Amino acid sequence: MHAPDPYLALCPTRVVLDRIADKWTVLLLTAVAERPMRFNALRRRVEGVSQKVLSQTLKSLERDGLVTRSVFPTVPVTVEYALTPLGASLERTLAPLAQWSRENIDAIAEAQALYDARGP
Amino acid sequence: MHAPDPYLALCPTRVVLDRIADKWTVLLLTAVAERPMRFNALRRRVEGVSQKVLSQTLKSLERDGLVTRSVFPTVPVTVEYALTPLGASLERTLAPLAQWSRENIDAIAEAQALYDARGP
DNA sequence: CGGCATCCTCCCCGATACTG
DNA sequence: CAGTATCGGGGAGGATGCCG
Repeated sequence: MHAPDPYLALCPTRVVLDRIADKWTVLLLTAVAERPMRFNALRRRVEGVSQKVLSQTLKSLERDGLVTRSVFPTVPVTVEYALTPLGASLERTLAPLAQWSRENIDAIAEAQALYDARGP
Repeated sequence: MHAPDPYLALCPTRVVLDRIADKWTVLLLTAVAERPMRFNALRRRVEGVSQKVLSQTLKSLERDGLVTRSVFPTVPVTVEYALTPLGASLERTLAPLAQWSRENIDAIAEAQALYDARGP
Protein backbone atom coordinates (compact mmCIF):
# COMPACT_ATOMS: atom_id res chain seq x y z
CA MET A 1 0.00 0.00 0.00
CA HIS A 2 1.00 3.64 -0.55
CA ALA A 3 -0.35 6.90 0.79
CA PRO A 4 -3.76 7.93 -0.54
CA ASP A 5 -3.48 9.60 -3.92
CA PRO A 6 -5.80 12.59 -4.32
CA TYR A 7 -6.31 11.78 -7.96
CA LEU A 8 -7.45 8.20 -7.68
CA ALA A 9 -11.21 8.00 -7.58
CA LEU A 10 -11.63 6.53 -4.14
CA CYS A 11 -9.29 8.64 -2.04
CA PRO A 12 -10.78 10.83 0.74
CA THR A 13 -10.21 14.11 -1.10
CA ARG A 14 -12.09 12.88 -4.15
CA VAL A 15 -14.93 11.52 -2.08
CA VAL A 16 -15.36 14.73 -0.11
CA LEU A 17 -15.02 16.91 -3.20
CA ASP A 18 -17.63 14.88 -5.01
CA ARG A 19 -19.96 15.54 -2.11
CA ILE A 20 -19.50 19.26 -1.57
CA ALA A 21 -18.49 20.49 -5.01
CA ASP A 22 -21.94 21.34 -6.22
CA LYS A 23 -23.92 24.51 -6.72
CA TRP A 24 -25.41 24.83 -3.24
CA THR A 25 -23.69 22.74 -0.57
CA VAL A 26 -20.90 25.14 0.34
CA LEU A 27 -23.29 28.08 0.25
CA LEU A 28 -25.76 26.39 2.57
CA LEU A 29 -22.97 25.34 4.89
CA THR A 30 -21.83 28.94 5.30
CA ALA A 31 -25.40 30.17 5.64
CA VAL A 32 -26.16 27.78 8.49
CA ALA A 33 -22.82 28.72 10.02
CA GLU A 34 -24.09 32.26 10.55
CA ARG A 35 -26.80 31.04 12.84
CA PRO A 36 -29.20 28.09 13.06
CA MET A 37 -31.96 28.67 10.56
CA ARG A 38 -35.36 27.35 9.61
CA PHE A 39 -36.22 25.96 6.21
CA ASN A 40 -37.88 28.97 4.69
CA ALA A 41 -35.39 31.32 6.28
CA LEU A 42 -32.63 29.46 4.43
CA ARG A 43 -34.70 29.57 1.27
CA ARG A 44 -34.86 33.36 1.53
CA ARG A 45 -31.27 33.74 2.67
CA VAL A 46 -29.78 31.84 -0.25
CA GLU A 47 -31.13 33.56 -3.29
CA GLY A 48 -32.16 31.32 -6.14
CA VAL A 49 -32.27 27.91 -4.50
CA SER A 50 -35.44 26.01 -5.24
CA GLN A 51 -37.40 24.36 -2.49
CA LYS A 52 -36.74 20.92 -3.89
CA VAL A 53 -33.00 21.31 -4.18
CA LEU A 54 -32.81 22.97 -0.77
CA SER A 55 -34.58 19.99 0.71
CA GLN A 56 -32.32 17.51 -1.07
CA THR A 57 -29.11 19.32 -0.18
CA LEU A 58 -30.05 19.68 3.48
CA LYS A 59 -30.82 15.98 3.61
CA SER A 60 -27.39 15.17 2.20
CA LEU A 61 -25.72 17.49 4.69
CA GLU A 62 -27.63 15.84 7.49
CA ARG A 63 -26.71 12.39 6.25
CA ASP A 64 -23.03 13.34 6.14
CA GLY A 65 -23.21 14.52 9.74
CA LEU A 66 -22.58 18.15 8.82
CA VAL A 67 -25.89 19.68 9.92
CA THR A 68 -28.57 18.72 12.42
CA ARG A 69 -32.28 18.86 11.76
CA SER A 70 -34.39 19.63 14.82
CA VAL A 71 -38.17 19.37 14.72
CA PHE A 72 -40.22 21.32 17.27
CA PRO A 73 -43.82 20.16 17.68
CA THR A 74 -45.41 23.56 17.36
CA VAL A 75 -48.36 24.26 15.11
CA PRO A 76 -47.44 24.48 12.42
CA VAL A 77 -44.32 22.44 12.86
CA THR A 78 -41.00 24.26 13.22
CA VAL A 79 -37.77 22.79 11.82
CA GLU A 80 -34.38 24.23 12.55
CA TYR A 81 -31.10 23.44 10.85
CA ALA A 82 -27.77 23.96 12.60
CA LEU A 83 -24.14 22.99 12.13
CA THR A 84 -22.67 19.97 13.87
CA PRO A 85 -19.11 20.31 15.21
CA LEU A 86 -17.99 18.41 12.10
CA GLY A 87 -19.87 20.83 9.86
CA ALA A 88 -18.44 23.78 11.74
CA SER A 89 -14.89 22.53 11.25
CA LEU A 90 -15.53 22.07 7.52
CA GLU A 91 -17.01 25.53 7.30
CA ARG A 92 -13.92 26.98 8.95
CA THR A 93 -11.61 25.36 6.42
CA LEU A 94 -13.83 26.65 3.61
CA ALA A 95 -14.14 30.20 4.94
CA PRO A 96 -10.85 31.49 3.47
CA LEU A 97 -12.31 30.86 0.04
CA ALA A 98 -14.88 33.61 0.54
CA GLN A 99 -12.09 35.97 1.51
CA TRP A 100 -10.05 34.92 -1.54
CA SER A 101 -13.07 35.46 -3.79
CA ARG A 102 -13.55 39.03 -2.64
CA GLU A 103 -9.86 39.79 -3.08
CA ASN A 104 -9.45 38.25 -6.51
CA ILE A 105 -12.77 38.53 -8.31
CA ASP A 106 -11.48 41.56 -10.18
CA ALA A 107 -8.32 39.79 -11.31
CA ILE A 108 -10.44 36.95 -12.67
CA ALA A 109 -12.79 39.28 -14.52
CA GLU A 110 -9.75 41.05 -15.97
CA ALA A 111 -8.21 37.77 -17.15
CA GLN A 112 -11.48 36.81 -18.77
CA ALA A 113 -11.78 40.10 -20.59
CA LEU A 114 -8.21 39.73 -21.85
CA TYR A 115 -8.81 36.15 -22.96
CA ASP A 116 -12.03 37.03 -24.75
CA ALA A 117 -10.46 40.02 -26.48
CA ARG A 118 -7.79 37.81 -28.02
CA GLY A 119 -9.46 35.10 -29.97
CA PRO A 120 -12.72 34.62 -31.84
CA MET B 1 -24.65 50.42 -0.31
CA HIS B 2 -23.84 47.57 2.06
CA ALA B 3 -21.11 44.95 2.11
CA PRO B 4 -21.41 42.21 -0.51
CA ASP B 5 -23.81 39.50 0.61
CA PRO B 6 -22.50 35.99 -0.10
CA TYR B 7 -25.99 34.73 -0.73
CA LEU B 8 -27.07 37.15 -3.40
CA ALA B 9 -26.43 35.72 -6.82
CA LEU B 10 -23.95 38.29 -8.06
CA CYS B 11 -21.57 38.62 -5.12
CA PRO B 12 -17.92 37.54 -5.59
CA THR B 13 -18.22 34.39 -3.49
CA ARG B 14 -21.14 33.14 -5.54
CA VAL B 15 -19.42 33.91 -8.81
CA VAL B 16 -16.21 32.14 -7.81
CA LEU B 17 -18.07 29.18 -6.34
CA ASP B 18 -20.11 28.80 -9.49
CA ARG B 19 -16.86 28.60 -11.40
CA ILE B 20 -14.86 26.16 -9.32
CA ALA B 21 -17.56 24.07 -7.64
CA ASP B 22 -17.71 21.35 -10.25
CA LYS B 23 -16.48 17.81 -10.55
CA TRP B 24 -12.98 18.51 -11.87
CA THR B 25 -11.79 22.11 -11.47
CA VAL B 26 -10.40 21.89 -7.94
CA LEU B 27 -8.81 18.54 -8.69
CA LEU B 28 -7.07 19.83 -11.80
CA LEU B 29 -5.93 22.92 -9.95
CA THR B 30 -4.20 20.82 -7.31
CA ALA B 31 -2.77 18.47 -9.93
CA VAL B 32 -1.16 21.29 -11.86
CA ALA B 33 0.06 22.73 -8.57
CA GLU B 34 2.27 19.67 -8.08
CA ARG B 35 4.22 20.50 -11.20
CA PRO B 36 3.54 21.82 -14.69
CA MET B 37 2.04 19.02 -16.72
CA ARG B 38 1.19 18.12 -20.26
CA PHE B 39 -2.29 17.27 -21.47
CA ASN B 40 -2.06 13.52 -21.46
CA ALA B 41 -0.03 13.51 -18.27
CA LEU B 42 -2.93 15.31 -16.57
CA ARG B 43 -5.35 12.89 -18.17
CA ARG B 44 -3.49 10.00 -16.59
CA ARG B 45 -2.90 11.78 -13.29
CA VAL B 46 -6.54 12.56 -12.68
CA GLU B 47 -8.28 9.25 -12.91
CA GLY B 48 -11.60 9.23 -14.68
CA VAL B 49 -11.61 12.58 -16.44
CA SER B 50 -12.57 12.34 -20.09
CA GLN B 51 -10.54 14.04 -22.77
CA LYS B 52 -13.39 16.36 -23.64
CA VAL B 53 -14.06 17.52 -20.12
CA LEU B 54 -10.34 17.87 -19.40
CA SER B 55 -10.04 20.11 -22.43
CA GLN B 56 -13.06 22.18 -21.46
CA THR B 57 -12.00 22.59 -17.85
CA LEU B 58 -8.45 23.58 -18.72
CA LYS B 59 -9.80 26.17 -21.13
CA SER B 60 -11.97 27.65 -18.39
CA LEU B 61 -9.05 27.71 -16.00
CA GLU B 62 -6.95 29.44 -18.63
CA ARG B 63 -9.69 31.96 -19.33
CA ASP B 64 -9.98 32.77 -15.64
CA GLY B 65 -6.25 33.42 -15.45
CA LEU B 66 -5.60 30.46 -13.16
CA VAL B 67 -3.43 28.35 -15.46
CA THR B 68 -1.18 29.06 -18.43
CA ARG B 69 -1.10 27.03 -21.62
CA SER B 70 2.29 26.91 -23.32
CA VAL B 71 2.68 25.39 -26.78
CA PHE B 72 6.12 24.15 -27.85
CA PRO B 73 6.54 23.66 -31.62
CA THR B 74 8.00 20.17 -31.42
CA VAL B 75 6.78 17.30 -33.54
CA PRO B 76 4.34 16.29 -32.45
CA VAL B 77 3.36 19.45 -30.65
CA THR B 78 3.95 19.69 -26.91
CA VAL B 79 1.54 21.59 -24.65
CA GLU B 80 2.27 22.31 -21.04
CA TYR B 81 -0.13 23.58 -18.40
CA ALA B 82 1.11 25.43 -15.31
CA LEU B 83 -0.33 27.55 -12.52
CA THR B 84 -0.33 31.33 -12.71
CA PRO B 85 0.40 33.23 -9.48
CA LEU B 86 -3.36 33.77 -9.18
CA GLY B 87 -3.99 30.05 -9.59
CA ALA B 88 -1.29 29.25 -7.08
CA SER B 89 -2.86 31.53 -4.50
CA LEU B 90 -6.25 29.90 -5.04
CA GLU B 91 -4.70 26.47 -4.73
CA ARG B 92 -3.13 27.46 -1.44
CA THR B 93 -6.47 28.55 0.02
CA LEU B 94 -8.03 25.29 -1.19
CA ALA B 95 -5.25 23.03 0.09
CA PRO B 96 -6.54 22.79 3.69
CA LEU B 97 -9.61 21.06 2.30
CA ALA B 98 -7.56 18.05 1.27
CA GLN B 99 -6.14 17.88 4.76
CA TRP B 100 -9.63 18.14 6.26
CA SER B 101 -10.88 15.39 3.96
CA ARG B 102 -8.23 12.96 5.12
CA GLU B 103 -8.90 13.76 8.76
CA ASN B 104 -12.66 13.54 8.61
CA ILE B 105 -13.59 11.06 5.92
CA ASP B 106 -14.14 8.41 8.55
CA ALA B 107 -16.44 10.62 10.61
CA ILE B 108 -18.52 11.27 7.50
CA ALA B 109 -18.75 7.60 6.60
CA GLU B 110 -19.77 6.87 10.17
CA ALA B 111 -22.49 9.53 10.11
CA GLN B 112 -23.80 8.11 6.84
CA ALA B 113 -23.93 4.59 8.23
CA LEU B 114 -25.80 5.83 11.28
CA TYR B 115 -28.24 7.84 9.18
CA ASP B 116 -28.89 4.93 6.83
CA ALA B 117 -29.39 2.50 9.69
CA ARG B 118 -32.14 4.67 11.14
CA GLY B 119 -34.75 5.17 8.48
CA PRO B 120 -36.08 3.16 5.55
C1' DC C 1 0.44 14.41 -28.96
C1' DG C 2 -3.24 17.35 -28.19
C1' DG C 3 -6.98 18.26 -29.31
C1' DC C 4 -12.14 19.30 -31.95
C1' DA C 5 -16.72 17.56 -33.75
C1' DT C 6 -20.64 14.77 -33.13
C1' DC C 7 -23.85 12.03 -31.15
C1' DC C 8 -26.25 10.44 -27.38
C1' DT C 9 -27.48 9.52 -22.59
C1' DC C 10 -28.38 10.48 -18.05
C1' DC C 11 -29.71 13.06 -14.26
C1' DC C 12 -29.80 17.63 -12.29
C1' DC C 13 -32.75 20.92 -11.45
C1' DG C 14 -36.85 24.04 -12.04
C1' DA C 15 -41.95 24.33 -12.17
C1' DT C 16 -46.10 22.86 -10.44
C1' DA C 17 -49.34 20.63 -7.52
C1' DC C 18 -50.49 18.55 -3.30
C1' DT C 19 -50.07 17.20 1.99
C1' DG C 20 -49.51 16.79 7.27
C1' DC D 1 -44.49 25.90 7.78
C1' DA D 2 -42.00 22.29 5.82
C1' DG D 3 -41.87 19.48 3.07
C1' DT D 4 -43.11 15.13 -0.88
C1' DA D 5 -44.62 13.73 -5.73
C1' DT D 6 -44.43 14.09 -10.47
C1' DC D 7 -43.26 15.71 -14.90
C1' DG D 8 -40.26 17.54 -18.19
C1' DG D 9 -36.30 20.31 -20.48
C1' DG D 10 -31.55 21.21 -20.77
C1' DG D 11 -26.99 20.75 -20.00
C1' DA D 12 -23.01 18.17 -18.32
C1' DG D 13 -20.41 14.81 -19.65
C1' DG D 14 -19.11 9.92 -21.80
C1' DA D 15 -18.00 7.42 -26.34
C1' DT D 16 -16.35 7.54 -30.71
C1' DG D 17 -14.09 9.19 -34.81
C1' DC D 18 -11.06 12.35 -37.18
C1' DC D 19 -7.25 15.86 -37.76
C1' DG D 20 -2.79 19.02 -37.65
